Amino acid sequence: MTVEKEDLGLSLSLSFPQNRTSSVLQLNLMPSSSSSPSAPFVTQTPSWIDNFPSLDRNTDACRGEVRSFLRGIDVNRLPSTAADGEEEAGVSSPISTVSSVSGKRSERDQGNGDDNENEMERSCSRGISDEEDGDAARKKLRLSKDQSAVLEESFKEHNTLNPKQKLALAKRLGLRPRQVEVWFQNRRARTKLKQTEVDCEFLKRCCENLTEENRRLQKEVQELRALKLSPQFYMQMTPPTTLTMCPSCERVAAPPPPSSSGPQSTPADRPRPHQMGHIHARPVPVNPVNLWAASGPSHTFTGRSMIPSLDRNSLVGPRA
DNA sequence: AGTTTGCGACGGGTTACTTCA
DNA sequence: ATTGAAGTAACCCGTCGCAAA
Repeated sequence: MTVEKEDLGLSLSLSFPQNRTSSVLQLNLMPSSSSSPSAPFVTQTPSWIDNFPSLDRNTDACRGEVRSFLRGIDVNRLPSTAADGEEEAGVSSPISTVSSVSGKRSERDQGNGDDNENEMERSCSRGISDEEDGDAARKKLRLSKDQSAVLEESFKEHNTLNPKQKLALAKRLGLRPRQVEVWFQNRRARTKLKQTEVDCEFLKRCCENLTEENRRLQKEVQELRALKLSPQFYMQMTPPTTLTMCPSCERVAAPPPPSSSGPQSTPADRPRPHQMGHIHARPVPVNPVNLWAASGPSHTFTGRSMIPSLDRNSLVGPRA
């Protein structure tokens, strides 16, 4: 059974878990003003894009697939032993973590088995400190699929690790703690990049919609101006100043009755339009923009707050 | 054979916290 | 008890370089 890399992670950026308290990772690449490096990164605040249900939301089916895949893995066993058999050519292992200094891995793995075993003893059984491998050239490895899957699974639970978790995971996977640490750092970076791409796409769509709306409104204004120049229409039009707003209660007030004397024509059981009392001396013209902003869309472009990714401090969540 | 892509690894910078004079 | 410098740890970011596609 193979685990596609899309299943393992980066598609997460498009998934929007409904249950925010679940243990499943919820991406938090965007805003979180509180950032403490020593606080465990346990809870995840959702991305602001979570508020846009119209965006495509993938299911978590891939996670289930990964979990079912993981059930078949004994993660406590050191990978890449002879029993593992390197079932897939080119898939590396903790052995190759050390042995992949140079040359092609497949050739090395098939080449000198004794050397590999020695390397494994040196690297896995006692571990390799960062100082020990510092003198060698930069080592390149590919984590095995099993290792990647376990790391992904762990990342879904918490995208940062405390030292204890890091050590446990490293021991479980036969990796150095530094490798686990680097993997998580890179994984966070990749997730953030993916989320940024999603956010950019969303903002692009917002921009397109607003441009279209602006175009439509401009056209409407032009039409209204043309109509206003028509005398017949103008005579029949109600002056816009009759639409007023009560400045205290901010309700739209009805125009004054044509005659101040005589009983109100509005029946008592019918809701009357709000009329300004005598206290309100001056009607306030209704500004449709203000009305829109006050009661309108739940997400308005208010600069920084609308584009949290531009705020560097808000990019990082609580740190471990 | 050359190019592109994915990703593990690293160095440098930042921030928060601790220790100590 | 307070304070500021030094040390440390954890993280992010940009980048490198290898291996696979």
